[in-house]
Amino acid sequence: MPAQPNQSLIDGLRVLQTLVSHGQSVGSRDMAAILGMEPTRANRLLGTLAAVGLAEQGTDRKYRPGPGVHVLAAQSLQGSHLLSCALPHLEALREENLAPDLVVALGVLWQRQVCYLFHARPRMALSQAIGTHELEPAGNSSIGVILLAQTGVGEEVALAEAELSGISKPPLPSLSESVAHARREGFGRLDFRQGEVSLAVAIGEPVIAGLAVSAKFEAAQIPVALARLQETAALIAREMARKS
Amino acid sequence: MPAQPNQSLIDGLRVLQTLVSHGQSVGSRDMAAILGMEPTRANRLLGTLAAVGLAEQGTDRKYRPGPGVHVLAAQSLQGSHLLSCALPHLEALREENLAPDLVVALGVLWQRQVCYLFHARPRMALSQAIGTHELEPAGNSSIGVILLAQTGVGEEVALAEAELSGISKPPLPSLSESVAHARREGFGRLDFRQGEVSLAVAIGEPVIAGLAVSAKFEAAQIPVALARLQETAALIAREMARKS
DNA sequence: GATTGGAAGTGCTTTTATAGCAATTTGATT
DNA sequence: AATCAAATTGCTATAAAAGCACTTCCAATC
Repeated sequence: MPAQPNQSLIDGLRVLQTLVSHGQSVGSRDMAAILGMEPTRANRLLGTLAAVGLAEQGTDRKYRPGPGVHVLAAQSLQGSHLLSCALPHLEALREENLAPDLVVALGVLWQRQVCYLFHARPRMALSQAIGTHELEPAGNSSIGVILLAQTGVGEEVALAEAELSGISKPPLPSLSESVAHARREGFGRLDFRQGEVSLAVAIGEPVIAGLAVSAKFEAAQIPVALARLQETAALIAREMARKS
Repeated sequence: MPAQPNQSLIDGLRVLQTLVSHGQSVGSRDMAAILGMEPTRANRLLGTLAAVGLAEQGTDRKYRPGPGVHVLAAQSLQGSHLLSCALPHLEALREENLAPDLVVALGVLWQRQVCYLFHARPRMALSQAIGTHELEPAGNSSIGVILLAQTGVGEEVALAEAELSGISKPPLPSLSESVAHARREGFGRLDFRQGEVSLAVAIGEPVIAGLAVSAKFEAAQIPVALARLQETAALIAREMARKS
């Protein structure tokens, strides 16, 4: 933490990240409530984002991402390198016969939610798998589990679990159990109701993202899939390191 | 412009956008010089970005994008929708036989530079075309030309032209001529030395991005390519509108 | 190893931008 | 037209930010 952090910038970035992740437009009072912020403050920060093009208002006066977000997307994609390093490997992973109806995903953790850069269902064209999947609570995603396991302190996991309890979803083991398992084993695993198993590994040291495959694996195929995941994660991490 | 814009947020965003677009790490004094900012200020804003994970320092103490940029990339990709709406259409465009050795590109304009979300050279895999192309001065790109034509006031064009004169590149017509032509005709066109022609149209109203194809076109094929570009831009714009 | 120089970072204090309260404006609903 | 709630603004006190001077750090040079 620097000697004099700039609080306006910190709070403004919180507003921006919430706005672009929200999935629907949001009023300034709602934004204030979401962030636990005094309403005038939220309104002023949103207005500032609008002034620079990162937000805009609809006829209902609610705020949504503005034209500057396309620029920010292009810039941060380039600054990040993650998607460009990972994509060829994700493609290769999909082309293997790890399991029928394989899902492949690449995601990052933000406030106990998984934000997917890539999420490809079976037979989905690559061009439809990029930046199209909605946010997921960390506890509903093996990527969330492995990322919480590697980055989350106890409070963060408890918070994620509390958030999960208000959401109607298929029953999963308790999040803290999943996280503990991931800490022991070094990978995330979630078993869904219809026999689907989702496996995730971390990318990078320190961890920057999670890579997952999901399918109805034969039991004997799970270690194979896991090994392949780990290999792919290592390739991506190496390529990322080379770009730095 | 709101009654009370937050100047710290505005300046912090400038620093962030410059950092993630820069392509190499940058010291705090250099950042100050680039942005015409007092050095302590730049240092403090960079330190703040580092505190929230959007920047990090290497052993040389220079700043580069930090792990939070992967999150920001994922979030802004989702908030933007542009790449996800455009990708299937870009893929379709590449699969047509508009010309041999066709380049297809999608870019946005930032400070008289084109930042590419997508830039595919001939025979390049889709997975290698996303977020991989470096920034280009607007005057070297037909996307830049059309975007300046539709958004740039006179000063902006003059600035872009001045910036271009310091860069060694193949000779092109003067930028203001290209921009004037684009304003008249409604599309951007640049003719390069080896007979390559680059054509670009704007996406959206108001314009949000530019779409270009580039090749050694037969003269008779140019209107065909242009019509196809315009169609594709309209499809993308319609899909973007549907998502709002 | 010691010295030098430049960059990053900090402490301090003044400055001013920001925050929050209260009032106004806006737009939808009845 | 009246009502209500959300967005926005004006005003002013204050706390955060800015900038100057100094300190720390690190790489290069001797």
